[in-house]
Amino acid sequence: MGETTKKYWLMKSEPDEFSIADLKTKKRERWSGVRNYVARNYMMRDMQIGDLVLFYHSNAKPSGVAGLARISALAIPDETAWDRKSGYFDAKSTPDKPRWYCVEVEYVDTFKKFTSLEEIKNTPKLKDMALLRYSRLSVQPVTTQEFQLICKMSGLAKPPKEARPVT
DNA sequence: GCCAACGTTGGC
DNA sequence: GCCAACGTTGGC
Repeated sequence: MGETTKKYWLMKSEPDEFSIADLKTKKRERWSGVRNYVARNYMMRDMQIGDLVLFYHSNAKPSGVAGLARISALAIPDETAWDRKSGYFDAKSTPDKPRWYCVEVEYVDTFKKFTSLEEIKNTPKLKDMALLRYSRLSVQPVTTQEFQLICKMSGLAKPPKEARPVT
Protein backbone atom coordinates (compact mmCIF):
# COMPACT_ATOMS: atom_id res chain seq x y z
CA MET A 1 0.00 0.00 0.00
CA GLY A 2 2.52 2.58 1.22
CA GLU A 3 2.39 5.74 -0.80
CA THR A 4 -0.54 4.68 -2.94
CA THR A 5 -3.28 7.25 -2.72
CA LYS A 6 -6.51 5.46 -2.24
CA LYS A 7 -9.79 6.88 -3.24
CA TYR A 8 -12.30 4.16 -2.64
CA TRP A 9 -13.26 2.28 0.48
CA LEU A 10 -15.80 -0.06 1.92
CA MET A 11 -17.02 0.47 5.46
CA LYS A 12 -19.26 -1.93 7.34
CA SER A 13 -21.99 -1.07 9.75
CA GLU A 14 -24.71 -3.17 11.29
CA PRO A 15 -27.93 -1.56 10.10
CA ASP A 16 -29.56 -2.21 13.47
CA GLU A 17 -26.90 0.08 14.92
CA PHE A 18 -26.40 2.58 12.14
CA SER A 19 -27.77 2.23 8.63
CA ILE A 20 -27.49 4.20 5.41
CA ALA A 21 -30.92 5.64 6.27
CA ASP A 22 -29.53 6.87 9.59
CA LEU A 23 -26.63 8.50 7.77
CA LYS A 24 -29.06 10.13 5.37
CA THR A 25 -30.97 11.59 8.29
CA LYS A 26 -27.89 12.76 10.17
CA LYS A 27 -25.99 13.85 7.05
CA ARG A 28 -22.63 13.31 8.74
CA GLU A 29 -21.34 10.87 11.31
CA ARG A 30 -18.09 10.05 13.05
CA TRP A 31 -17.10 6.50 12.30
CA SER A 32 -16.38 5.67 15.93
CA GLY A 33 -16.10 2.27 17.49
CA VAL A 34 -13.50 0.72 15.20
CA ARG A 35 -11.27 -1.42 17.42
CA ASN A 36 -9.10 -3.15 14.89
CA TYR A 37 -5.63 -1.84 14.05
CA VAL A 38 -5.73 -2.55 10.34
CA ALA A 39 -9.04 -0.74 10.01
CA ARG A 40 -7.81 2.09 12.21
CA ASN A 41 -4.66 2.51 10.16
CA TYR A 42 -6.62 2.86 6.96
CA MET A 43 -8.63 5.64 8.59
CA MET A 44 -5.61 7.31 10.20
CA ARG A 45 -3.05 7.05 7.44
CA ASP A 46 -4.76 6.63 4.12
CA MET A 47 -8.18 8.23 4.01
CA GLN A 48 -8.47 11.66 2.48
CA ILE A 49 -11.31 14.09 2.46
CA GLY A 50 -13.46 13.38 -0.56
CA ASP A 51 -12.65 9.66 -0.75
CA LEU A 52 -15.74 7.68 -1.62
CA VAL A 53 -17.08 4.90 0.54
CA LEU A 54 -19.30 1.94 -0.21
CA PHE A 55 -21.61 1.75 2.80
CA TYR A 56 -22.00 -1.93 3.65
CA HIS A 57 -24.68 -3.40 5.86
CA SER A 58 -23.19 -6.29 7.83
CA ASN A 59 -24.98 -8.79 10.01
CA ALA A 60 -28.08 -8.02 8.01
CA LYS A 61 -30.71 -9.93 6.09
CA PRO A 62 -29.27 -9.85 3.60
CA SER A 63 -25.87 -8.25 4.02
CA GLY A 64 -24.58 -6.10 1.21
CA VAL A 65 -23.74 -2.68 -0.16
CA ALA A 66 -26.55 -0.23 0.57
CA GLY A 67 -25.25 3.13 -0.57
CA LEU A 68 -22.54 5.66 -0.95
CA ALA A 69 -20.77 7.97 1.45
CA ARG A 70 -17.79 10.27 1.37
CA ILE A 71 -15.03 11.10 3.79
CA SER A 72 -15.82 14.55 5.18
CA ALA A 73 -13.16 14.90 7.89
CA LEU A 74 -9.77 13.35 8.57
CA ALA A 75 -9.22 10.99 11.47
CA ILE A 76 -9.39 12.35 14.99
CA PRO A 77 -9.16 10.49 18.33
CA ASP A 78 -12.22 8.34 18.98
CA GLU A 79 -13.75 9.75 22.15
CA THR A 80 -15.99 6.77 22.71
CA ALA A 81 -12.85 4.89 23.80
CA TRP A 82 -12.63 6.83 27.07
CA ASP A 83 -16.33 7.00 27.73
CA ARG A 84 -17.02 4.38 30.38
CA LYS A 85 -20.66 4.29 29.44
CA SER A 86 -19.88 3.53 25.83
CA GLY A 87 -19.93 0.01 24.53
CA TYR A 88 -16.67 0.91 22.80
CA PHE A 89 -14.85 1.87 26.00
CA ASP A 90 -11.18 0.89 26.07
CA ALA A 91 -9.22 1.68 29.22
CA LYS A 92 -5.98 1.63 27.25
CA SER A 93 -6.98 4.64 25.21
CA THR A 94 -6.91 8.05 26.91
CA PRO A 95 -7.19 11.67 25.75
CA ASP A 96 -3.42 11.99 26.34
CA LYS A 97 -2.61 8.83 24.45
CA PRO A 98 -5.43 7.97 22.10
CA ARG A 99 -5.27 4.50 20.68
CA TRP A 100 -8.32 4.65 18.42
CA TYR A 101 -9.26 7.13 15.74
CA CYS A 102 -12.25 7.81 13.55
CA VAL A 103 -12.93 9.70 10.36
CA GLU A 104 -16.17 11.47 9.61
CA VAL A 105 -18.33 10.34 6.72
CA GLU A 106 -21.14 12.15 5.00
CA TYR A 107 -24.13 10.82 3.14
CA VAL A 108 -24.02 10.73 -0.65
CA ASP A 109 -26.63 8.30 -1.94
CA THR A 110 -28.78 5.29 -1.22
CA PHE A 111 -28.49 2.74 -3.97
CA LYS A 112 -31.68 2.10 -5.90
CA LYS A 113 -30.63 -1.51 -6.02
CA PHE A 114 -29.07 -3.07 -2.94
CA THR A 115 -26.14 -5.27 -3.99
CA SER A 116 -25.99 -8.31 -1.75
CA LEU A 117 -22.94 -10.18 -0.58
CA GLU A 118 -24.23 -13.15 -2.54
CA GLU A 119 -24.21 -11.15 -5.79
CA ILE A 120 -20.70 -9.96 -5.05
CA LYS A 121 -19.59 -13.53 -4.45
CA ASN A 122 -21.18 -14.56 -7.74
CA THR A 123 -19.35 -11.86 -9.70
CA PRO A 124 -15.98 -13.17 -10.91
CA LYS A 125 -14.54 -9.68 -11.30
CA LEU A 126 -15.12 -9.07 -7.59
CA LYS A 127 -13.59 -12.27 -6.31
CA ASP A 128 -10.45 -10.54 -5.04
CA MET A 129 -12.28 -7.95 -2.96
CA ALA A 130 -11.04 -7.61 0.59
CA LEU A 131 -14.66 -8.16 1.57
CA LEU A 132 -14.34 -11.79 0.49
CA ARG A 133 -10.70 -12.37 1.36
CA TYR A 134 -10.61 -10.75 4.79
CA SER A 135 -14.18 -11.14 5.80
CA ARG A 136 -13.80 -9.66 9.27
CA LEU A 137 -12.14 -6.40 8.29
CA SER A 138 -14.66 -3.59 8.72
CA VAL A 139 -12.77 -0.81 6.91
CA GLN A 140 -11.07 -1.78 3.70
CA PRO A 141 -9.77 -0.38 0.41
CA VAL A 142 -11.67 -1.00 -2.83
CA THR A 143 -10.09 -0.73 -6.27
CA THR A 144 -11.42 1.71 -8.84
CA GLN A 145 -12.65 -1.18 -10.99
CA GLU A 146 -14.44 -2.82 -8.08
CA PHE A 147 -15.96 0.48 -7.05
CA GLN A 148 -17.23 1.32 -10.53
CA LEU A 149 -18.66 -2.15 -11.03
CA ILE A 150 -20.53 -2.19 -7.74
CA CYS A 151 -21.97 1.25 -8.47
CA LYS A 152 -23.14 -0.06 -11.82
CA MET A 153 -24.64 -3.19 -10.26
CA SER A 154 -26.38 -0.94 -7.76
CA GLY A 155 -28.15 1.10 -10.40
CA LEU A 156 -26.02 4.21 -10.16
CA ALA A 157 -25.94 5.40 -13.74
CA LYS A 158 -23.04 7.76 -13.25
CA PRO A 159 -20.75 6.71 -10.47
CA PRO A 160 -18.87 9.76 -9.27
CA LYS A 161 -15.42 9.51 -10.79
CA GLU A 162 -13.91 12.21 -8.77
CA ALA A 163 -14.21 12.58 -5.09
CA ARG A 164 -15.49 16.01 -4.28
CA PRO A 165 -16.65 17.24 -0.93
CA VAL A 166 -19.94 19.10 -0.78
CA THR A 167 -19.86 22.44 0.87
C1' DG B 1 -28.02 -19.44 17.78
C1' DC B 2 -24.09 -21.68 15.78
C1' DC B 3 -19.58 -21.61 14.54
C1' DA B 4 -15.45 -20.65 11.38
C1' DA B 5 -12.08 -17.43 10.94
C1' DC B 6 -9.38 -14.52 12.89
C1' DG B 7 -7.44 -10.93 16.32
C1' DT B 8 -5.76 -10.22 21.07
C1' DT B 9 -3.96 -11.41 25.53
C1' DG B 10 -1.00 -13.20 28.76
C1' DG B 11 1.78 -17.02 30.77
C1' DC B 12 5.94 -19.03 30.17
C1' DG C 1 8.71 -14.98 20.84
C1' DC C 2 5.56 -18.84 21.06
C1' DC C 3 1.16 -20.40 21.47
C1' DA C 4 -3.09 -21.72 24.08
C1' DA C 5 -7.04 -19.61 25.61
C1' DC C 6 -10.21 -16.46 24.88
C1' DG C 7 -13.08 -12.87 22.58
C1' DT C 8 -15.22 -10.93 18.41
C1' DT C 9 -17.00 -10.60 13.72
C1' DG C 10 -20.23 -11.69 10.73
C1' DG C 11 -22.32 -15.17 7.48
C1' DC C 12 -25.60 -18.53 7.60
